[in-house]
Amino acid sequence: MSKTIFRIGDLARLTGTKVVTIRYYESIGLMPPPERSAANYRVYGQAQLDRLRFIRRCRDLGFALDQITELAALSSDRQRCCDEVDTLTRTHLAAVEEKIADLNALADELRRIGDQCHGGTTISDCRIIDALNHRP
Amino acid sequence: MSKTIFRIGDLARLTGTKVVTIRYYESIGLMPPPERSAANYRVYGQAQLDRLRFIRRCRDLGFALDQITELAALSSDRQRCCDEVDTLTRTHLAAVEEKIADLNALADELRRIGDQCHGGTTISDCRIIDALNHRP
DNA sequence: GTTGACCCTATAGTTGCTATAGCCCTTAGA
DNA sequence: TCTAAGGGCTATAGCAACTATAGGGTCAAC
Repeated sequence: MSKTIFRIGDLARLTGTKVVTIRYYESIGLMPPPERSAANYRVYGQAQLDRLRFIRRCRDLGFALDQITELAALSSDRQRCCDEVDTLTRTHLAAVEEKIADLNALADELRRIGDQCHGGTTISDCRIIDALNHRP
Repeated sequence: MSKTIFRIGDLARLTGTKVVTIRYYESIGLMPPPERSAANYRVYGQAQLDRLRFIRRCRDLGFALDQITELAALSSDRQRCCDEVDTLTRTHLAAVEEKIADLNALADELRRIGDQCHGGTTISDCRIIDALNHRP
């Protein structure tokens, strides 16, 4: 049985990642350096495709690259306790929830500011600029 | 009546901005280059303090620096129609709302993933890693 | 035999700062 | 009068997480 092999463009298409980004992941050690063809092209197998998918999934979930490095290390150490993964996920969730709260406050204020616009037509009586000039 | 004058450290304290950041704003043209003292120290007046406050307020509201440049230009052109400011604010609000929606979806998924953890104790049966390895 | 799609490396740019090095100026205390 | 602290100055490099560009090599089809 022959191994499926991919070139970098295949990986890019299959994962929705740009070619340059895959090379970037390699340069920072997030993707392992693949074997090379006679023409010095990168040659990947299924394992690397899986790894890239894992990375992209974590990125979609908002994990930072160094967190992903950690998650990947944890996930390949099958003896390791699940708690560490759990902690990482919870910490990240808390950060996301905080960001949502911040953005909600911000959106409220922008809506408030926007509602005041109907006062004037030129900047000299623009209430938005007023609002931007003074703390709430 | 004598003009109030500030040094860069005063502006920093009064606005909660780091000194280097103020110099950075000057370097990118967001703050105008101030006058200098005999010792080549930057010397600011009330107008520049106001300008910096405006910038920081906009930053707090999540506007990007180039949007702030635009807002500042609009706000100093008092003949200009308020509509442009209104549009900028609305566009920004829409972007913020979209980001909130994205983050909410993300938080939901992280919570879902986290809830699955109670299955195993080592990585080999960790459901979080499973969840990270497969699309929802 | 040449076109076009792909691949390679290396370097610089993006945003919004922050950090560092190495120096100068001012002021208060011993 | 000396000196040390606490400002200030410039210039350069670094951070995340890519993206863009230059300048070239490879390969299959027409």
